[in-house]
Amino acid sequence: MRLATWNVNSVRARADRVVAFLERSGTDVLAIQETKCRDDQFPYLAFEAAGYEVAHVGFSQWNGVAVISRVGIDDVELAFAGQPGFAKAPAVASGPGVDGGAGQAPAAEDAPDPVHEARALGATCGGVRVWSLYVPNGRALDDPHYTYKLAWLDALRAQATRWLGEDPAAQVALVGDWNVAPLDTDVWDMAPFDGATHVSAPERAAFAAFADAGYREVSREHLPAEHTYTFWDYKQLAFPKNKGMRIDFAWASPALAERVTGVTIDREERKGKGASDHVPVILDLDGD
DNA sequence: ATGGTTGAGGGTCAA
Repeated sequence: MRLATWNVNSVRARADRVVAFLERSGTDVLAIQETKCRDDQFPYLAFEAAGYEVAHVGFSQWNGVAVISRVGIDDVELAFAGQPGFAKAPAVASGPGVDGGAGQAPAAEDAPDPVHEARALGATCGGVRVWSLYVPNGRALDDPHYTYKLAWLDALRAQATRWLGEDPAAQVALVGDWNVAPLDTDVWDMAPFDGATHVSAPERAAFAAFADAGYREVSREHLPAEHTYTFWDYKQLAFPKNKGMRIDFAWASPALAERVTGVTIDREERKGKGASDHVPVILDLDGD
């Protein structure tokens, strides 16, 4: 079986390209991120015509994740248990002569309700529990989205720990855009990332915690070469200059990791007109 | 060169 993950950066802008990838690569199950559409806008027909079923969750032009499968798609979950929503940091008292006021909790009635975002979808395909994951970007170290990102990763790790606890033999794939570059060699140059997200110690710790939970990041096991990227920004000729980042990964439960016979990063998908800024990461699994 | 690229929506915002 062939299982892949790809941040497609709008499934409507690239439906033909995604279908072509499925057919060319022989992918059975594809987890996509950043569909950038609501459910009612998803181009289901293009995938169904190619013989695939789709499970999608999307609420707006932001985020959106899906699993696309030709080996069945069951027990769909549109979020993981305990998945945090985004809430702005509590308002901080400020004004002339007021220095911060950090730590003062707002009145409870002033706290906004967290907004649930379409960033995780789970489905069982061909015996594998596949989670398509779009980890929050974080934006900046002092941004509320950064706190959200860390909380989101921690909550996912806690849930992933429970899944393995309930069934140590479970075949679980946690795949997607993690928005973390775990190693300095996962970016073209660390200098531009001084004080930036994606490379900070807390983000890297939150990512590495999945190993402590018993999972194996199988893409690096099979593709250990440094400066092997999965994303290149659209701006400033990043792809021709190979100024990329490795931020798309596949954490596999032990039983699934044992089945992985090879991993491919399809760099060709970054080429040509109409490319996403990410490329697919493809896992080959032995057996059905 | 004080910008550089996409996508969605029609507001700029997000990445």
